[in-house]
Amino acid sequence: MTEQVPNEQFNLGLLLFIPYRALEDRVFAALAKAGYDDFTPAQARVFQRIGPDGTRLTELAQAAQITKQTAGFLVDQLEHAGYVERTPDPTDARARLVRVATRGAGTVPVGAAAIAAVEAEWATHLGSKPMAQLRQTLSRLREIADPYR
Amino acid sequence: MTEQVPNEQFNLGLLLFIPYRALEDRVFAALAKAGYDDFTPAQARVFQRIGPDGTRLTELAQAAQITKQTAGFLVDQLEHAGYVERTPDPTDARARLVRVATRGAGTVPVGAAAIAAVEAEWATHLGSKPMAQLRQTLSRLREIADPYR
DNA sequence: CTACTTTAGACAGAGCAACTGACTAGTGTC
DNA sequence: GACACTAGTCAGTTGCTCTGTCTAAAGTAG
Repeated sequence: MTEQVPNEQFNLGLLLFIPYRALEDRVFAALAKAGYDDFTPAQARVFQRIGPDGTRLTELAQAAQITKQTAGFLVDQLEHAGYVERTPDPTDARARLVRVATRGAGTVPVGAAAIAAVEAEWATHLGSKPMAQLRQTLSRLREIADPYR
Repeated sequence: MTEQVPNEQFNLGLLLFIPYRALEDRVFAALAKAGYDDFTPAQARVFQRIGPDGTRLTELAQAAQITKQTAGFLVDQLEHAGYVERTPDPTDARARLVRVATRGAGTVPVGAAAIAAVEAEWATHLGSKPMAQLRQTLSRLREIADPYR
């Protein structure tokens, strides 16, 4: 399996996906090691989108690009495991705000540390300037590529 | 939902995932429009990894980071839909090579065109130099982040 | 060349994650 | 007050992925 083409061998999609997957795996492993092993990647992708003041189910679904039903299913599981809680939305009696609960809050520093460790490794490999450019470029890309925003 | 922090609001994982997802969606839509609407994202992720001379199931599974069983299941479906075919591996009677079949080959230019269109949009938004840097940086990142390689 | 170990892949069974469609209840508008 | 819209749930289905088990071929050691 020798490389015939230098950079173009992999399309951009794969090039974006590979480090994403690597990062996710690392964060997952770190959380599992810290005792947070009772949730799944799908649940984590929803959890990540919860804002500091709580977020409605419908908003979570839009942000994660899944249906309300799926989001509800995943939040049910997160709630059952103690990572999140549902509180009434004072501004709308139909809605409820999904908030990070005590157990969920415990995951945040662990996840952040794992991300920081991976980013540090990447910065070592790439150089700190290309690493900063990568982040900045991806942030700009989000402006046009994020259907939610 | 105002931005409080300029770039750091989203972690790198999300920043990688958002454009990946956007690109995948666009390619999917283009393929569906061209009549290739009878396959799923999971199948496409396996299909993408098939090399020009065919690839063994076990290799596909490793590359896509799924189990052999899952890869076999997805290849079954791709084979049934006419996108790939299985041929004996001349070097190992146990193994078979998964190859792109006629119908599968038809998807390649359509997918490539969709990717090129998205990349052109992104280059317009980012500037062509940052776009080239993005590709180069991601390629270098693959060197350490791709567990398969 | 025979016995053991490893590898390629298939089969069976189960759980999770996503979807569509139909529904209830609260909100907003005319 | 009637009607349209929105937040979320319930029911049912499909698809993806896993673990565990199995067969057959290949490689290795005696």
